[in-house]
Parts: sequence; structure tokens; C-alpha cells
Amino acid sequence: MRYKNDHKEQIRQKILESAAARLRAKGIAASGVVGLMADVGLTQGGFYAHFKSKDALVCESLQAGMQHLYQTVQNTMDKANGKPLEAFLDQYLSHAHRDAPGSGCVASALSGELRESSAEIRAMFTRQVTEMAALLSQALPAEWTQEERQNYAEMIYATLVGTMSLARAVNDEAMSNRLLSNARTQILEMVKNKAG
Amino acid sequence: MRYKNDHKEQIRQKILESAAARLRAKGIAASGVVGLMADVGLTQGGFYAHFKSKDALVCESLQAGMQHLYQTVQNTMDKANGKPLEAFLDQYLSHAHRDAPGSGCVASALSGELRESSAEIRAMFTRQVTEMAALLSQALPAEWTQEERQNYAEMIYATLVGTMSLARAVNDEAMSNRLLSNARTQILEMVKNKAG
DNA sequence: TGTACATCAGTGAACGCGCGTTCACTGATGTAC
DNA sequence: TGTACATCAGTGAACGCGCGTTCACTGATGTAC
Repeated sequence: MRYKNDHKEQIRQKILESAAARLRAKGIAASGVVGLMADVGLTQGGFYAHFKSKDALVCESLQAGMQHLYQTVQNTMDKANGKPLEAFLDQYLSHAHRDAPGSGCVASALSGELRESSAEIRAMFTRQVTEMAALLSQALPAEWTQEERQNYAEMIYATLVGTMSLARAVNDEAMSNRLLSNARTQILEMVKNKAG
Repeated sequence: MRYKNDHKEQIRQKILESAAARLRAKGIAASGVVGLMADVGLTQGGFYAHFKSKDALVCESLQAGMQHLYQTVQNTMDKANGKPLEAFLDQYLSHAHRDAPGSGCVASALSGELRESSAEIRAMFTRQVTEMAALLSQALPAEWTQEERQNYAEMIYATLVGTMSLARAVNDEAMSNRLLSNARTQILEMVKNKAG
């Protein structure tokens, strides 16, 4: 079969998108090339016409996944008149985010596995953490110094990652819900107390 | 060869201990039965004389690992005259803990993988989170209500787990150190502001 | 005291399976003549 | 208009490897006679 000019590029994009979901949902090691290709209706042999290796796909795919998340977060904060932090927290700590790791934050889903990954992937992840903290710092009070905003943003992000990791791993839905809603309350209180 | 009466039990304990380290350090999926047995100088065939399955070892081993951590934490807090929270944070957020996941907190090391584990393992993990939060709540101001202490303890624990996960996964030592020291500062400030 | 046997922790080969990766091949289409 | 050929995305069998688990066997020791 002969294909249209942009066919191959479109397939590549489809692989990237569905891999971003599977990798976050099931883990990197648990996502084999056979399964990743089956997700877009292809067989494993064709994979290497699109990517140099599984590692290369993981790197590019998680990067694309987080780019998508930055957009979502930025939109949410832009639309939340005067309450960007509340909007950010509502989204990040939502049951929807907890129940759909495949479309959520890479750090909440994979930080443990990334620790044992290649230098290239860890460098990519480090950039993602920096970027996410920068986004979050925009939602903190403008009257704080930039350093204060950065320190709090990083700390709040770490709190969100830990909260989401526990809320997902734990086998007790009441506890999971409690973790999410308490984190929201305490973070807002912390920011308010610091400001006041 | 014929062995002493308690020989088999001692070997079993050695497997449990070294498995607790390897599982947390390398991850569950990345720790094969061959490697786990080689750690105590044995071959894979003997494994099933001691444990029903790899899953059974994981469950028992991570439980033992956390029991050990509870002891350490309790001792640290008991010795820290009047400043149990500071002592707890110093220990949990230490470079030593970051650099030795094998002897540290199960949640920081494995929460991502545990999310996809069996119901039995997740139930065990849920109990660990509850226990750790209970320990931590002892380090919070006695004048708070029990509910306040529990809520803060869970939230602080989630913060610690997220901070440690990021500090380990990130490829930039300065950022990693910054995450650890900022978390300590902000948590103490948060508790002080709430109390005052 | 010396020999035959029972014990049982541990061995290592084998099972079927899935992994990441390679490669000779397929076959539908566009192009050349 | 009809035939021969080039293109190339995708196929699927095969590679060596490690996985969790099973099992017939080993061999050093304690016990029985």
C-alpha cells in the first residue's frame, strides 16, 4: 500500500499520544513495544521505522504529555479570575486526575521509575519539574519575592506529587479522598497564613 | 549437608532483609528471584522452600522494612527533647535517606509501582501509610485536636513522600538539595503559623 | 565401632512466556514508458 | 490505455535474554542397628 505524504508523520504522532497515556497509566517497564503499537492498530516490527528505541519514545512521549498538561494548567489559571491557585489545586487534586493517571502529571505517575531511568530521561524530567514549578509560582501572591514564590511553588508541587501518589496507591477510597481534600485545604491555609 | 534447627529460619530472615533493601532500591519488577537469592549467596531454586511466591515475599519484606523504619523514627523522636517534629524532618529529609532508598521509606521508593500491585500488597501499604501518619501526628503540638493532628500528619507525610520522590528522580543535585531543605523550612513554618 | 539409611536445604536445568530489537519480505499505490 | 517497475509503511518470524516457577536430584549430616 502507498500512503499520503503526511501519513507516516500522523502515525508517529498517534504512537506518541497513545504511548504517553499507556506509559503513565501502566508504568514504563510494564508497557511493551507490542502493546504500544497494538494501541494504534499496528505490529511491533514497524516501531523502529518511527523511533530509534523504546527509550527514545519514552523520552519524547513523556515530554509531549507534559507539554499538553502545561497548556491545560495555563488555561485553567487564565480562566480563574483572581483565584489561580484554587483553580490549579482543584484540577490537580481532582478525583478525575487521580482516576486517570494516563492523562495526568508525569511526576505523580512515574517519579519512582524515573529515578532508575537513563540520564537523558532524568534530564527531561528535571526540566519538567522546573517548568511545572514556574507555572505554579504564577499562582502565588504577586507581593511575595520571586524567591519566596519559587520556594513555595516547588514545595507545593512536591506536596501535590506526594498526595497524588499516595491517593492512588492506597487501597481505601475514603482515605484517598481525605488526602486530596486535606491537601487542598492545608495548602491554601499555608499560603494565606504566610501572606497575612 | 544437614543444618542446625534454626538454620532455615535464619536464612528466611536474611532473604527478607536483603529483599527489603533491593526491592526499595531497584523497584519490584526490576528485582528478580535470581538476584534476590544471589544477594544471600543462594540460587533461585531454593526460593520456593521459603516463600509461596515472589508476591508473598514482596508483601512480607516491605512490611518488615517499614516496621524497622517505625522503630528508627520512634527512637529519633523519643530522643529529641521537645523537638520531635524537627528530629523527624531532619531524618526523613536527610541526604542519607535520599541516597539510600534501600533502607528508607517504602512510600517514597515504591508508591508508583504499588499503585499497580495486587490488592494484598496495596492493603499492606495502606496500613503502612496510616501507621506512619499516626507516628508523625505524635510530633505535632499537643494542644491541637486529634483531628487537626491527623489531617496535618497525613498532609506532611504526603509532602515528605513527594519531596523525596522528586529529590531522588531529579538529575540536578542543587535542585534536589533545595527541595529537601525548603520542605523542612516550610513545614516547620506552616506548623508554627497554624499554632500561633 | 562400623555400616546402611533417612533427612532435607539447596542446586541447576527446564517450562512457557514476554521483552527489545532486527530483518527479509509483502503488497497497494504512483510513476515511467 | 496498458504494462512493468519503484516505492516504502507495515508485517511477522526470529534473535538472545531474563522472568517466575517447577522438579528430579545432590550430598553432608544425624540416626538406627
